[in-house]
Amino acid sequence: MAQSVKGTRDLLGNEMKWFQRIEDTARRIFHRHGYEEIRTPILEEIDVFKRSVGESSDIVNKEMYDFVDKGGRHVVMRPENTAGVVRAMIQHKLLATSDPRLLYYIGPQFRYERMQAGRYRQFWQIGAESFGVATPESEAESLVMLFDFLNELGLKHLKLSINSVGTPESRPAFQAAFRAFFEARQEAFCGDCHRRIAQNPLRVLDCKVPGCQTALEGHPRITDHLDEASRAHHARLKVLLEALGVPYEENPRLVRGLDYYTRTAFEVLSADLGAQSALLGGGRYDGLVSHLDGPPTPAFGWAIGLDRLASLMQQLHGDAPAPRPALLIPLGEAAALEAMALARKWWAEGCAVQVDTRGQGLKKALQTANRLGFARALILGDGEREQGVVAVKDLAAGTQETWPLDQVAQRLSTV
RNA sequence: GCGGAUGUAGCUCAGUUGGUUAGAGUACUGGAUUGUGAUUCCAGGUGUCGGGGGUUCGAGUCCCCUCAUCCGCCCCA
Repeated sequence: MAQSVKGTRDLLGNEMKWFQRIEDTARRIFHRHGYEEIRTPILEEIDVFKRSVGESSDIVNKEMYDFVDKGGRHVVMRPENTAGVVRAMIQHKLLATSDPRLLYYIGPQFRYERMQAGRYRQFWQIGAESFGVATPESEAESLVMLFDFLNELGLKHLKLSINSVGTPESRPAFQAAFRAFFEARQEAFCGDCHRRIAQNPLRVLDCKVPGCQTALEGHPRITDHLDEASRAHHARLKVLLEALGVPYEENPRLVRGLDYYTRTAFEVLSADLGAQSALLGGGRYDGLVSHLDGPPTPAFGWAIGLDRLASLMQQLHGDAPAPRPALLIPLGEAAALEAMALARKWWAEGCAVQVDTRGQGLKKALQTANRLGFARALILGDGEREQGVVAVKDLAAGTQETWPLDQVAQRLSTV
């Protein structure tokens, strides 16, 4: 039997309904904040990611879903969407002015990685990017929209965790201080951390080994080695978040993996997720656009995994609401034709109603209606047709009443 | 890329140191009820026991390979 490709899956039933609910909510909230949707190709030239993510990263080395196409082009199925959005902005010269650009995307992403629960080779992300504004105010705006979105989905127990990772100019001073701290107690750190201290020192800060976290007690803080502008930026963001009622906490060990990140980095944690509590992450990436040969442009953004979010919704709220208002059941050929005509009229009036086209008799039709979760069955037989009415059975209560045909549309939509 | 575990009906799961012709609940189909469902009663498909190979008189069971899923590590834009 044919099977979906490893790491990919079909979205159907209840999970698909949650995806729809989440996407609809995102679009509604984002639009009222002035964000516009952008869709970029799934395929990008490999350089887009090599130059944005960095050659040394594991993403480039082993996690990219890449191949050579029939024209000999080395292409990648995008592992994330930010680089593609930035590429598009540059290509279409949309960053040529200093005007702000607010964009969001919803789409599939690909990573060629080992399967685990909630981690797929094709997964879905929703993200928002803000280009052209370097202020803490723009970050607060983006974060407020994010929390509006999450709150609208009914997610509680959320915690915003923030830090500043400084700038390329201020980072060396911190790294020197941190290396000295590390070397003074290097025997306490794990093997991975010894590798990290050479390759990507900041990564030592979020090592998951308990011994390393203990050894990090009293470590130098990035926020103590910031340049004056970054320090003011960070302080201002905290003032804004407090004034706007966005609960946050400072996490001096929160870092980002890539060099182009600057200043603000954040994650949102959910107490409902257990140990793997990170729901999403983001931050400021003032260096990325120029990295990709665009005009120097400040940017801030975040992305959230739709698969994990849908799973969280299922866990918190159970099955997605799936209204099946009414099934129209005609009895006999003449009634079947009339039912189709009636349904067309009701559809035109905005009613949600389905027609049973199987012609298998009332008993089976009611069984089907009950199994599929319809609220009502509308029975149209010879007796009803003669009187110009329909028998309406409430499948939950078991009660039945008679509605005149010309009142059906109104009564269906009002109840 | 590294380490560990699990694959039996559509779904949730039993199955004895290898032994007759493979099970339960639920779901499904037909009938008691040809215009009244979800509750009852009866009758029944419930399956190449992931796939391939090997050992054996005999493999759901033991061995090897492979595929899929799950857990941990690495990593996480």
